[in-house]
This record gives sequence, C-alpha cells and structure tokens, in this order.
Amino acid sequence: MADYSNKEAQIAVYAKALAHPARVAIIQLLLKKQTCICGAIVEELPLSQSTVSQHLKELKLAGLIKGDIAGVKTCYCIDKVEWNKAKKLLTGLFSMTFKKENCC
Amino acid sequence: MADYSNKEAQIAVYAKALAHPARVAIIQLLLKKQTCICGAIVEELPLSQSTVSQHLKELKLAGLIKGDIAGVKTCYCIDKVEWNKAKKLLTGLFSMTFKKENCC
DNA sequence: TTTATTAATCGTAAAATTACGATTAATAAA
DNA sequence: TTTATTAATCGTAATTTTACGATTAATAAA
Repeated sequence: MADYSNKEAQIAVYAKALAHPARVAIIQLLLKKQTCICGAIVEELPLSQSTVSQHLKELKLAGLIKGDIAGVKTCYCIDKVEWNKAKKLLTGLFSMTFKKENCC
Repeated sequence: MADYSNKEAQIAVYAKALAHPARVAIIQLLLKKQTCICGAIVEELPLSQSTVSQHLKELKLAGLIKGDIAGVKTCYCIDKVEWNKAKKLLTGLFSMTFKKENCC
C-alpha cells in the first residue's frame, strides 16, 4: 500500500539502464576498451548510429556514463561515482540472505 | 556489428526483471518475509491485484521467482538457482576492473 | 571557403510496458 | 450445493521503448 523507497526506485533506474543487451554491451565495452569514441561503439553494435545514440542517451540519463565532446567526436566513459553507487545497490540486493527455506 | 552474446542477453533479461520499483519491492519482500502469499504481496504494493499479478508474471518469466498454487492461494518465492545465476552475472559485471583512468 | 566527418536530434512507426476494472476458474467455507 | 475467496487472465487505454532514415550542428580537413 505504501509507496516505493528511494532505494527501490534507484535500483530500478539502474536495472532499467542495463535492461537492453545493447546497453549491456556498451557498458562492457567502456569497461574494457582503451577508447570510448562514439563511432567505435556504433561499429561494435548491430544497430544504426541514431539508435546507438539513443541508448547512450539513456545510459547517460541513468547516470552510468558521461560523454565528453572532443572536436567532432564524442568520448564516452563510465561515470565511476555513479557506477559504484549502482554496484553497491545491486550487489546489496543480491547479497541479501534468505530468511527461510523455499516454500515452493 | 556482431550480435550480442548470451551473457549480455541474459544480463539484460535479469536487469529488465528488476527494472521496475514494484518488482524490486516484490523481490525484497520475498527475500525478507516469512510468507510469500500473493495476497500479502498485493497488500504491500500501491497497485491493483491485476497489476501485481502482471509483475509477478514477469518475474516468473525471467525465472527469478516461482509460484506454487496452494488451494485458493498462491505462494511465491525466489528461485534460488536462477537468483544465483543472476547474482553471478550482475556482480560479475560490476566487479569488472577499469582498464584505464576515465577519459572524460 | 568549401567539403567531409561525426554525433545529436527530429520525425515517425511498430512494438512493448504499465495500469486498471471486469471476468473467469479453482478451491474453500458455509 | 451455494457462496465466498483468491489469483490469473482478458480487454483496453495510455505511455514508453525501440528502431530507423533524414536532418542538423559543429568541428576538422582540403
């Protein structure tokens, strides 16, 4: 009956950001690669430039990444502070202990 | 250009399941509570019975929970095996190390 | 200055999500 | 058997997401 907690809402925001394989792929790319130029990301994905741009926008909206315009190109990278918040919340959820054996 | 990996796709499936505060709340409830009767879950959420049922269906579809019909009621609980798979994939993603300092 | 490159945004269509009330099917209780 | 309870499903409307091509704005290169 009560409303959701901030924590629950924020977990949902981060989870939603990772709720599409393209965005998961982008995040992994940014974690691994030396470069984070938008064009390179587009090349790695089976999607058009505009669609990739949209996914980048969503990740940016959730706070997980940030973009830095460098001339004609844009350099993306993980926002470490926000990423660690997400890590804390998500791993926190998954590290909760089961209070009882399954009832089902 | 290539397609997504199974891993990326599966991470997205689990993340999508957690991409709504109501479903995060349900999962937390099932992790904490002694009881997991559908009616009790409905009472805890600011949503109608049918909407909660829909969210339960989505969580079940992602594999994270299972339901056991017990007479007129239905008892829900976390699917531990699947939950641990999700835990492994998600915490795996978040434990990836940064290969370089931020470029932005 | 003109041309090319890069990435964001616009416009749009199709599909998916979210929410609800109403109905249904199944079991339990009277 | 009749009535009540529970939860799934149906039907539906509103919103959001996803995807693309086309256009735009900005910078770089010729």
